[in-house]
Amino acid sequence: MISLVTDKEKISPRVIERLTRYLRCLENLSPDDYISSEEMAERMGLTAAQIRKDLSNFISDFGEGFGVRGKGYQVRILYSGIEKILGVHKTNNIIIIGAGRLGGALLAEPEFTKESFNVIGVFDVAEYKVGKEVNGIKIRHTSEIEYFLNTKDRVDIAILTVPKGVAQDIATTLIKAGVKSFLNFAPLKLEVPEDVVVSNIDLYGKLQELNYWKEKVNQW
Amino acid sequence: MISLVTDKEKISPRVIERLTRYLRCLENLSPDDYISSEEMAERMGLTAAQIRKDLSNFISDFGEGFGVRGKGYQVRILYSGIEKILGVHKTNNIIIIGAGRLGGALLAEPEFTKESFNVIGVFDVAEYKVGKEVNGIKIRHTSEIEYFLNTKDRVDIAILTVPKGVAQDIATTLIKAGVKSFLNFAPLKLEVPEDVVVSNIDLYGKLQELNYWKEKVNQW
DNA sequence: TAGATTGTTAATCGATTAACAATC
DNA sequence: TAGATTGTTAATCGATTAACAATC
Repeated sequence: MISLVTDKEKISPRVIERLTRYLRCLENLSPDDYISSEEMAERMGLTAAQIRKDLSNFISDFGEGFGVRGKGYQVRILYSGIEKILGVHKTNNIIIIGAGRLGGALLAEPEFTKESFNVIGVFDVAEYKVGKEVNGIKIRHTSEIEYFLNTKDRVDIAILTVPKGVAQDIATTLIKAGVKSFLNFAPLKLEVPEDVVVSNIDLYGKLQELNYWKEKVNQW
Repeated sequence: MISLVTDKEKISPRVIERLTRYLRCLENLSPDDYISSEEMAERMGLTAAQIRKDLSNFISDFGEGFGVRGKGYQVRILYSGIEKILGVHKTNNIIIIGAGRLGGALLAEPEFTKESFNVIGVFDVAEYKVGKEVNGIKIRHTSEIEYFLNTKDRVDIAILTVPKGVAQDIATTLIKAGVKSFLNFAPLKLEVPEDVVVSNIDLYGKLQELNYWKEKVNQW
């Protein structure tokens, strides 16, 4: 199979973030249609040059660029190409630690039920939750995590929606059991070995940022 | 009162995002202690130069920079200074639209109960939820939003945790009623007038990004 | 073929880092 | 005073934009 990256150049996080936004832009369009970088730029509030530059970092399964000169990008090809780059064309197994808080909400999100991400386990410390089901998945006690990881399918991503105070301990346990990537909602920097990836979402922080911008709009 | 911004220079979103992280770093430290940019950088995985540069964009209430040459930054002064820059030293009123999904979870988050953000209303379309309480706040029907906005306190931020399909309509209604800023969890670009600020959180997108990085780690 | 739009190179812009004089 | 660390300027690095030759 042809590699999706043209060369050994590192792709910047900015580019990857925009790829996910390109998917959002494309998902409502007819797969057979062509869309120009100009049209996409218009819809997304970006420049056409940036979109073309971003996409030029990769090559399609068919060997060359995603676009067709004079026509634009075919929605189907671009969409599935980006899915492949992101690795979301295949199923990725997820566990959620912390069923009470955000965890439960995430499980209920239709987006999270999409084919590419498959929640295979939910854990919590609260005894009264253990045994109950959320969206068809039984909540297990946190102490079972290690056993679970050793006996079940590969876990690709662990989502941490636990209180700040226990996040580091739980992460450490999971890493010992072989988990290599985390989506962390606890507002602290997890200390992890360098072969482990952590992506942080600080909801309260986002709210604080927005609070700054709302005061500044139209001030300049 | 002395302005917190030294001049008319625009502050970049990157800087503001880091300010919220500086708060996380500081909140566990003794207010009377001093911390150097070097120490902060170490804890956060940044460079000391960047922290000093970021902070040099602003001046404290006492007229000059936040730091003391030879000593560092006093935790108390820096923390409350950043709070003031972000406008989170005062109470900001929030409404949440969409009680079922993320909305309920956010309400339950202890972080969101902090003094600076005060949830004054929760709305949903589902009749069976209307009238119930989440965290002491009565859920109202979406159709009451306009009336609510006209009769209640000023609403500083609206959090949208509604399905993609209705997000734009609801946002438009809210804007007509005077809401000027949104934290939007629906995965689409809201069309808003230029005096309205929108901050987007795409949780599924974040998961997709992480999925890319987990495959790439240690590859270079 | 003529028109349109990509892929790519070069120019610009902005953000990070390094270095150091100012000063506590 | 000597040591430490800020605040700031200049140098570097990286990301965005502009421009255009390639080509469908």
